[in-house]
Amino acid sequence: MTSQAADGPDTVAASRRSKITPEREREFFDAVLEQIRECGYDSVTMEGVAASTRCSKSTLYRQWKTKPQFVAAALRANRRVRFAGIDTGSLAGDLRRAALAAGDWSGKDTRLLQALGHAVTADQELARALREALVDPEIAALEEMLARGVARGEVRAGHPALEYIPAMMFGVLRVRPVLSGQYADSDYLVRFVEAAVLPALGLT
Amino acid sequence: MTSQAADGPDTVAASRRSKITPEREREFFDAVLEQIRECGYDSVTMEGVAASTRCSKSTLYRQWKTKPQFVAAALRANRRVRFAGIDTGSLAGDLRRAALAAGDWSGKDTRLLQALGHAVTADQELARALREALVDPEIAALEEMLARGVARGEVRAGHPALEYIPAMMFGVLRVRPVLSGQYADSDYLVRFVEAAVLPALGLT
DNA sequence: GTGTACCGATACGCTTGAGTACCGGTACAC
DNA sequence: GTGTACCGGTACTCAAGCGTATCGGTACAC
Repeated sequence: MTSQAADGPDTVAASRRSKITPEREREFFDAVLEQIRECGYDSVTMEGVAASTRCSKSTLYRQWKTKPQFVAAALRANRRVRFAGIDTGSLAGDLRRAALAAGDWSGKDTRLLQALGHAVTADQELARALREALVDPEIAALEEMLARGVARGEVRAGHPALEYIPAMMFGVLRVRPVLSGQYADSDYLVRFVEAAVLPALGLT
Repeated sequence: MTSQAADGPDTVAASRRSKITPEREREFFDAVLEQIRECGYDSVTMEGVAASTRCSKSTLYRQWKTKPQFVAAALRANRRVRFAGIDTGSLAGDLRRAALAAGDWSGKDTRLLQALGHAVTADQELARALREALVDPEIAALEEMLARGVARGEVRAGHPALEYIPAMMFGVLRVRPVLSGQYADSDYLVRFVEAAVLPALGLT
């Protein structure tokens, strides 16, 4: 692959030519996100990221002006929909599949959200990046599932439980570690869907 | 009130006599918790707490060896069961009342949990204090409600949704700000109980 | 080959905050 | 009254981390 491939916005500024390949950039992003998960946002240091990727602090500061901007870029680059493309034909099936998929990412995503939890209230850009990367796409995907279920007539439009489903799914995901000390795995989430989410929607 | 009233454990060490009254101590604790809610654990400074309570850093360090120990003491002193003593005679009634009560504390408690979210993984004592203050008592109270409901025959023992109720309640509480930008108030929580929790339990 | 300019390394300035030391003032004990 | 010792204030040491500056090495362009 050529060296000038795929410079999107949010990555290296297109105007100045950098020798940082997209792969190298991803190493930086992966490193900083991993350190955030492990030590928390405040405890992550640019020096630590530089050391763990065997680059120099200068290199990082050449690409991103400040630490929050760097982290925000890493978050945005990490954006991806964990349960995109799920469409089993039934709402119950979709929700089960979503639970399954969510379980795979649960630990990493939850730790990241937890670690950024408060940093986000101080920096607007960070907050936006976090929502774009880890929250909004999932919510949108979930709501699409629900909308399809309504369209198919599985749940009547305006069912009171509908508006709470995303909060339930996300909520259980996030508080499991607080309550029981372990992250929500796929098995736990699928059982949750069957024991609570589907009954709440009247889908047995 | 006499000046030597009520020195529990977890407050000023009983062995050395301090002129800090319990009321004064509570001022310190309230101040540090409030600053944590506003700025996050890492950004809270002993100097800031001292300034806001018009005492000196020395005074704080005389009573508590380090910042985490100080915060842990504040948390433990703040322990109280938000929905203790609820017993309406029916599980549905209890859950509605719990939702009502939880809504009153939602903002403060959620911000505190959020702000301490990651500090807790670094300091065991802090983690224990947080659980003792904000998590365990609530869970216990909820489980007691559920147990009473089972004993009364409103829900059959072993109902699959039972084990998820605490996670649902706490989860929705905590993620509301992330999803919608506002804290879960009593109204939101009561409607959640009626739209999702009770149906999940088969209580209409 | 020659030059440009980017990379990595190191060293530095600067700020912030934890925790300590010291010093007068004063409240309470007796 | 006298003394003890605790409070509040200030000044300090020390460590850490952000962000900057500088400098050789080197890859790539031409």
